[in-house]
Order: sequence, then structure tokens, then C-alpha cells
Amino acid sequence: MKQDTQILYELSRRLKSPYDELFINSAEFGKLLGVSQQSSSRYLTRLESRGLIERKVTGRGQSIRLTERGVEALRKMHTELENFFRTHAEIQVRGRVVKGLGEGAYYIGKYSERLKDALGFEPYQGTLNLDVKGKFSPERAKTIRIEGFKEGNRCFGDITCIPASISHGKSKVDCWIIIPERSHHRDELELIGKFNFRKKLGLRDGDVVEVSFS
Amino acid sequence: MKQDTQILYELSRRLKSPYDELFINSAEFGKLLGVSQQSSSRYLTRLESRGLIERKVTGRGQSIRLTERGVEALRKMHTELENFFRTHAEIQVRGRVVKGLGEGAYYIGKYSERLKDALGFEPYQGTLNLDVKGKFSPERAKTIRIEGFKEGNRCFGDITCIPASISHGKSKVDCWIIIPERSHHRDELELIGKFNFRKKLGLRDGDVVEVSFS
DNA sequence: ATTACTAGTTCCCGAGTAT
DNA sequence: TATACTCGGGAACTAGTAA
Repeated sequence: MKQDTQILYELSRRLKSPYDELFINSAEFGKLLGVSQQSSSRYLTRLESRGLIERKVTGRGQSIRLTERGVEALRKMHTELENFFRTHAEIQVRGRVVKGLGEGAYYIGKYSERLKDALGFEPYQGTLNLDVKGKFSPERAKTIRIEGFKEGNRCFGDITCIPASISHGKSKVDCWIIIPERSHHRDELELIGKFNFRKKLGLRDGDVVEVSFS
Repeated sequence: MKQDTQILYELSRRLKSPYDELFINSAEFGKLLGVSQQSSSRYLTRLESRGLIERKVTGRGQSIRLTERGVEALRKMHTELENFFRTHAEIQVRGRVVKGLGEGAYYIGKYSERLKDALGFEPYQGTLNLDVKGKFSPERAKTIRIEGFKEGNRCFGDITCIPASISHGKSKVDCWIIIPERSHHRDELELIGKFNFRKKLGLRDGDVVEVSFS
């Protein structure tokens, strides 16, 4: 296992810039790495012999700076992490499939016609519930509003729908996040779509899926 | 030495996003790390037990994804590298002190009055030469132009000056980069200032210094 | 196929210490 | 004071192999 980069990284944390230098003794540098003075010294001589750092060793410590090659090694790591974390236009939330209360199917049935009008298709009569541990915040999302209605003496409130997609493994299908007017489950996300997602994506309780929306 | 992060990093290089998953067998993952199938397997079970990754192990390989905690470990590293590499408003060039040709002092003497007019002080009669291996490119720098003149039948060309600062260790002093009209030494930087920099900063040939300018 | 345990080997760590 | 070498003990590696 390459550990050179790990040491270069710990060094970089103590430098203000790639051209800065650190004056330190091998015992103190060892503490930064969680190793002994001897190992620290060994690491530093090794990094120097590999052309990743330059040192001026004195009787009172040593000044350490990265060489061009050392900086390049860190820059490569930085670039790859930058790419990994680059925020996509899409907002992504990861959630875990959980059992719904069975209410979903009932309500989708009641709203069926209105959903068909708004979304352009008649949704599968059931919801997929995801545990997202409060990580969902739809502030900036595009939404579609479905107005509430009364049936007899029962009230059915407004619903907000967010077009999204759900992906699991290599599969990705369109879906809609639905948010009842008075949402009580802040930690759960309710999804509807053309299909039974559990069958379509082969989902079981506890599976982790990713929901993307704009 | 902590190597967990190094392994997480190698994993992240194979993922499209923090929520992506990688299907791979332990032998192949070992190759990515440069270790055996057995070590690779040991690493993965350890990372899992530490809550840094989640796995679904099957008879044909395993799908691996980062946990929230694993993502956080990488994000911390990314943030610190971001800080380390953050481009300052200042442009920084690192150079190595080299012997000049002795011409510097002669020319500074000739331009002395004009430099005093332009820069506001009479410079030390000598230059500090830095080997910058072609890394210096003053495209966007603020410059001060000093016009050339004739003395008898000798021509002294225009000079471009860039206000800058030179730092070495903890010391940092103002200086000017001077660029003769027909600069022949693309790999060298010539600096002037109020002082003898070699004395002021305790410089010797081969020392690395940093020059900053805007 | 895999994963991952056991066992034997390598090599790394750090205490002691020379310089 | 430092750095960094030697060397004994142990951690970590991998070959073999069970599941």
C-alpha cells in the first residue's frame, strides 16, 4: 500500500502554499502522523530519496518543502477529488427503502384522476417510501401543485409533486416525489411513478437508492 | 499510519459520485491498490466494520459504496487540499538563487537615476538572480516602464519593472523584477531592491526563494 | 466463481543508541 | 540537543485452501 501520498498530505496540511516550508523535528512530525520519531525520520528520508520532498537537516530540526514532483502528486489527488465531489446540476439524495403504512395506495387512488391530469399518466397505485434521515430539502426544486378537494366530509389536501428519477445499480427510471400539504414524515420521501418500483428495480426493504431532481 | 483514507480515495476514483457504487471482486480491487486478493479482502472487511463503506457480497463479487461517514472523510481531505491549492490573488514563482554575470551592478548604476524617478528610491547596486526554469510568465502583471537612452555610442534599452516581494523562510521584503527589453535569459529572473538581498535574507547560491507579484 | 480463514513468511515499527 | 542506524519482536502480507 502506497503511503507516500498520505504523508505528503499530512505535510501539506501544515503548509500555507505549495511553496511554503515547514520547520519541524522528526519527533513532532511523527506525532502528526501518529508514529514514532524513528519511523517519522525513516519516512522523511524515504520521501526525500524518492524526490517528493526537499530537506535541510540541521542539529535543531529540519526544514521541509515539497518538490515539484511532490506538489504534482498532491495536485493529482486534489483534481480527482474535485471531480468526485463536483456538484452536478442535479440534486441527489440517497435513501433507504422502507415499508410504507399502506396508506399510499389508498391516497394515490383518490388522487388518481387529478394526478393523471397533472403528470400525464395514471400512476401505479402504490408508493415507494424512502428513509432519507432529514436529508431532503426541496427548496429550489421544480414543483407541480395538485389542488386538494373534499369528498363527503373528508378533506384531501394539496399535494406538491417534484419530477425526479430514482436509480438503483445501473437502472434509472423516472418518478415523482410527492409531498402532502401537511407532511408529517420529514425523514421519509414518498415516490410514485408508472411502475411498481419494488418490482421494476428489484428493491427490498433496506436497499439504498438514489433520487435525483433539479 | 492511517491507510483507510488512502483506500477510500482509490475507491472514490472508480465512482462517479459519492452515491455511486462499484461492483468489483477483491482480486481486482487489490490490483487497484497494488496488494493481493487477501489483503484487499481484509481491507474491505475492515473498512466495513469501521463504518466507512457498505458492501453487498455475492459469489460473483461485491458492490461497494461509501457510507456518509466515508464520504465525510474524503470531503475533509478534499477541503484541506482545496485550501492548500487555493490560487491566491498573488502569482507566486519559486526560484533558486544563482550567480549573476556581474553585469547587474553595472547596469543598475547606469539606470540608477531613472530607477529612482520611477520607483521612488535608489536601488542597491546589484541584482539577485533566480533560476526559475521558464516558470515565469508576467502576462497579467502590473508593470512600470523605464525608457531607454543613449550614452555616447552605447544604447541602453527599455526596462520593464514589476513590483513584487521576495520571501525566504519567515522573511519577506519588497523588490522589483526587472526585465530588459531584449531579455535573453528566459529561465532567469533578475531582482532589484533597496537592499543587498543576499545579506538581508542570508541567501546563498542554491537557496530556494519565493517571488510574489500581482 | 467468489470471499475470507489459517499459517508461514516478510518486513515494518520503534527501543536503544551512535553520531 | 538533533538525525538516523541496528536489531528484536510483532504486525501485516500472501500462499494455500475451506466454504
